[in-house]
Amino acid sequence: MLKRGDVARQLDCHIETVRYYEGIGLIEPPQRTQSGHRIYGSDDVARLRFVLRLRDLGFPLEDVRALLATVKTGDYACADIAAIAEHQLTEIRRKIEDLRRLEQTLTRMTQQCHRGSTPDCAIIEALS
Amino acid sequence: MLKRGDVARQLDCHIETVRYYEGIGLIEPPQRTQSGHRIYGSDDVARLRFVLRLRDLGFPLEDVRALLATVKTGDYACADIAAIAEHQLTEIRRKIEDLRRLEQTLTRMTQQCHRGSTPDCAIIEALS
DNA sequence: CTAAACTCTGTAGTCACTACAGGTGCAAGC
DNA sequence: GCTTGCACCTGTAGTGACTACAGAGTTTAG
Repeated sequence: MLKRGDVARQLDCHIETVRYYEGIGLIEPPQRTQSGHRIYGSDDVARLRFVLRLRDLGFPLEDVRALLATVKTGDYACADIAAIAEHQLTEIRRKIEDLRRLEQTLTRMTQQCHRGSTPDCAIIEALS
Repeated sequence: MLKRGDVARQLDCHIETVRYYEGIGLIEPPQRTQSGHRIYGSDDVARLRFVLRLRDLGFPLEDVRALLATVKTGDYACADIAAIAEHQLTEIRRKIEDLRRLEQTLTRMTQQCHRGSTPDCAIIEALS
């Protein structure tokens, strides 16, 4: 049986994140010792790992919550899950595109800079 | 002379953003009419445009604040500005890399999904 | 003149945490 | 048994960059 710090170490997440996810109902309140310390079983750890993986894939926690609810009922179609994942994929691709455009703009700007020691700067020019 | 809404329309930003930037000291408090309505001159608009451009390039507002302060003194080297811009460029490239990895992972996962109508889902498998 | 559109202020909410204060519990070394 | 120091408890406030709202006053078009 693990305490909060143990779980956080095992799953490599911040200890406060565990409490936070309990607070917003993403994971179930675990059992407690008589003195009130939380103790986590392997089911608790598995569910938290599931949440953290989705988080690391960039899913908003609301989507994670919805996915958890869907999976819990057992009454879902594989195609529904795929649709959610593909929506997330679209989002990620959009963000990559946005960032690539920024990269190009900034690259162009810094290339025009002669890096002198005077305040005569092509970057500032471009922004003004 | 423009009012807050005019400025927001002209620069295509949210009207509340203008007040917010004044509140956190990114732009100077503009003049006011007798009744207290803000009126913006072309200098005010130019400065706000400068801020918005940097924001749109992904710079944190604290960096924008620092850049504004530096430029204002006039006592800066072009090379310093280039260094800040290149740091931002590094950040953007790092984010692109992160997102690309996510994209690959998610793509792999969705490709393994046969999109059936049963709850037997490769995506959920992969996450559990 | 009136009604709609605009502006003013301050404050609360967003997301996903993170940090802190002030207290209790626990485990190990002496 | 005692003490030291860490881990844990709670609730709350802060982060960044806004956004939304309430309730008041102002300006402008018809």
